[in-house]
Amino acid sequence: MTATASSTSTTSTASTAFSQHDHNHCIESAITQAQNLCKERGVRLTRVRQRVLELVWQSHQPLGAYTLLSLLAEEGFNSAPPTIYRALEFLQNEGLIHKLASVNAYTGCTNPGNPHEGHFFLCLSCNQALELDTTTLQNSLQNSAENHGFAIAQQTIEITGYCAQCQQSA
Amino acid sequence: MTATASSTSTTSTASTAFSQHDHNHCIESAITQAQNLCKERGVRLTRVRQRVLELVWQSHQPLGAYTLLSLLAEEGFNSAPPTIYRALEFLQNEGLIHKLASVNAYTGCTNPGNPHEGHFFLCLSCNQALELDTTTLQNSLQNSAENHGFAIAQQTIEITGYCAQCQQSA
DNA sequence: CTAGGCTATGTTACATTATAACAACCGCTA
DNA sequence: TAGCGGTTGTTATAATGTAACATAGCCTAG
Repeated sequence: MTATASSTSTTSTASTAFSQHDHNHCIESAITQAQNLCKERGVRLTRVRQRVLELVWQSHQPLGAYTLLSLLAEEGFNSAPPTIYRALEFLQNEGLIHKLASVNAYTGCTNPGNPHEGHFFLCLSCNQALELDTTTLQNSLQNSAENHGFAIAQQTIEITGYCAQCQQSA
Repeated sequence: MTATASSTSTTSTASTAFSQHDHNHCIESAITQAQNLCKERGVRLTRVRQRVLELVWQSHQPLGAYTLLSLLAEEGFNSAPPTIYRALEFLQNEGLIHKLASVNAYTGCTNPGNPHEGHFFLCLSCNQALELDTTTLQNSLQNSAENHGFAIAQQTIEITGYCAQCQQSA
């Protein structure tokens, strides 16, 4: 499985999203933030939902629905597809995760609470996803939309290629 | 079926991609251009391949693989999935169509021969797709990529929302 | 002009991703 | 504590996409 990388070094730094940092901190803080947001909004971050969010965050790569489902199953959760799709739908609606349509996979949102669209760089070599916060990109998109009288609802921006690390290795 | 819109008015103008124009001209010119490109490149635009390209162009909305497949079947072509997926793969490789990953559908490329990535506005109301040629967007993406040492391979940019026409109707 | 190699297509089977529909359960509040 | 709304369980199936191998068609070298 691809979701176990962080469990091999539970305290120290781990490689993720194209740079070094303590990923456990990321996970914890993502969960805390999610709990707070859900409380504020009066929606329930149930066991399954929270566990899916954790699994998504633990992985250094976006995970597919069925991968997540089998991880859940290993832990004794229900293993029928609706289980995972419902959880993913909830998390997407609350802006806690993003779906990467070009690879049918899901990844944690690095800035929930600040509703926004996901813009990603996906490395074809290590499969990691980097979520961008590109105001410039946003602006030029907005300009282009206005020129066409188009009212933007949702954005899917997924750029594949090779991250700096993988370019050096090769 | 969604692919018959243009056949109802075979000569005059038809509404498409957010504006009025003679769509039959688009189709013809797209096919001619495709034929020339394929000849230049020494690849074969076979009957199925060309027919799929025509069907994609005839539709005012991006079409799914199985929709295309059943249209082919009506015309006596083989109706097994590999038929359509092979044709779509070929057309994508030659840059003659784009896949819209966020909706699992395919649309004709408005500028083949000039290899580029598809940037789209997808209208949630009329389901039409407008392919953009946004140099600015391209540049800000490129800048952002360079800042991260990221080497871009492929881009998936699909913006959903509401086109000018549909906003007025509503 | 034909043998053989390459590309394209036919065919069967299956893998992967996602949803519909209804029943059972659970937690909160009136 | 009854009941209501939201959540989960369960079964079945839809929608999308591929693997693998057999057959057919096209082109060129000899």
